[in-house]
Amino acid sequence: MNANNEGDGDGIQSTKTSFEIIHALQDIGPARLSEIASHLDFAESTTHRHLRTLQDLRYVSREGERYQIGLRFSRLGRAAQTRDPAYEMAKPHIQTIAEKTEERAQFVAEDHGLGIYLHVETGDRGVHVGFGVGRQIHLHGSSSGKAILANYPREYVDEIFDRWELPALTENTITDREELYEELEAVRERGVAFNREEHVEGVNGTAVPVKRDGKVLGALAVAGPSHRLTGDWFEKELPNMMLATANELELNLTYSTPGSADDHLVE
Amino acid sequence: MNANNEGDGDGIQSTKTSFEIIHALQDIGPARLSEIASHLDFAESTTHRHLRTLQDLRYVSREGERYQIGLRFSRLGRAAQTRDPAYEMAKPHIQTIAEKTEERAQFVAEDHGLGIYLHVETGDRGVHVGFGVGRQIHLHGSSSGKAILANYPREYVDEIFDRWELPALTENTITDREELYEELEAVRERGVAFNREEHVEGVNGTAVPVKRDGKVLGALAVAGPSHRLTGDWFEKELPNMMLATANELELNLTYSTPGSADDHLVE
DNA sequence: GTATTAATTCCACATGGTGGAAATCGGTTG
DNA sequence: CAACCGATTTCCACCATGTGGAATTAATAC
Repeated sequence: MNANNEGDGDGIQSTKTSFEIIHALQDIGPARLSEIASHLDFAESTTHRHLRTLQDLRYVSREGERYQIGLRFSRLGRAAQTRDPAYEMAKPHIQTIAEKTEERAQFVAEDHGLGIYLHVETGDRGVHVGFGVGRQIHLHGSSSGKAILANYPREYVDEIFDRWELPALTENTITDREELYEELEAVRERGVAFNREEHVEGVNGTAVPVKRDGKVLGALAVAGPSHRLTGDWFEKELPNMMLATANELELNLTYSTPGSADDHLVE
Repeated sequence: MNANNEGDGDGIQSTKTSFEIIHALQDIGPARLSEIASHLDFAESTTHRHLRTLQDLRYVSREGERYQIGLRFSRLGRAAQTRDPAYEMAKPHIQTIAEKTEERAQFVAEDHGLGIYLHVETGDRGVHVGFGVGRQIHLHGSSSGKAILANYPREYVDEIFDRWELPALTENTITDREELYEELEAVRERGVAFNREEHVEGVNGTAVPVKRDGKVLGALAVAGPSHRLTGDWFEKELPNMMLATANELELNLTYSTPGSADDHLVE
């Protein structure tokens, strides 16, 4: 909830540098020291020291003379995906939706003003867009995002819009604040959000929020080719099915014990 | 392949500190500044600065006054799990095995001398031990680990044993080097590894290596209650089924295009 | 209102991160 | 076998910047 206008000047420099290197590895894949250093325009000695540190931590490993992301990150990724047990409880519902609809079903949560795919189930017919688990998306251009934003206080929505702005992802993306506020108002009333090729050309979507004692946890969403997601199926039946699923999930959430055990072994 | 006896003295201190804080959050869950600081015995001001830096990076977020792991880590976790496209290709085979056997099936890869669960499919009857995706295990005490080690050069195996030692995980764990070398030799000949309650009491397992042009990528494994995994089923039929699956997977691997596209959006 | 507790900011000091230069390593070639 | 790369790794001196104690602010209870 802090406006947090990008602490660019302060913060711990070497931590940022280490993560820049990690991001470079994430982006360009296995790479040699010199590639990484020149890619980021860092001194090779500096890059080397960071890589060695990250290697000691097991967050970077090497295959011969190339550095790459360490598998240890899958542990942290998992920790993120399960930081709230509710996220895991959404998974079977996503699977059900994917089976029933034969379309791509997703569970999206918000963090730092972005949407993050926590579960993705691509039915046999489901569209294969390049958005897998862990992917981060702008909230204003997706059904899930709108379902979430619609349940946030206006001021927080504003912070998010300030921070990430409203880039046009396709020519249908709503990029006008006032228009978006109205859209969110409508979503709040209907309880359902739609996305008509606002995120990716040729892809429609619809989403419903998932709440736990009043607070939004994320959104269940379905995405598919715009030619298949049309008419009553898209506007009525699909949303109703999803509302029912969300409702069921919400019941699970309220009646489940909030505790969750986890053991520690090799860290 | 570097012996790398824990660079404890050198390395970039602040990067290590940042990750210590991240690990604390991973372990103790959402926590306040003062808890984290006292848990790690760091000054609060220092802890605060690291947390703010990590927050700027979106790797830490706050719920009210508690800090927690940021969902952004799921992206890195995903990057790790897909750093080799072969890992993903193993997934459907794991599902098949889980269905056929009705036991827990896993795909494990090695990094930094540890085994890491990359896919876990728990059949309906499958045992629920606390080892999910991302979990790190000692190689010497699991069937997957032994299947992998059996295909490594002796010197590398030694490095791993030196680094992680051979703790007794249960009273059945093989903790003697010579005995382990012999066991690995047998695994290499048979092409199959067994685990008879060496990792967890009451849990047996069997694993086969998965190779791509001669190099081990990981292992397919099945684990289940020791009373169910016995006799010919455990020692013959199950291994044969898994060998067949691994073989099929290996064929997929050799005849698939090594390239893989990935797009970049919000990072 | 005041007391209490925790989070945040400030600050002076010296730790330790930095990049250029030198040394080492691993191949390749004459 | 020696000379020569290209790349990685280590060294080193400078000073940027990370550090923890103390002061300040914020939040909440009394």
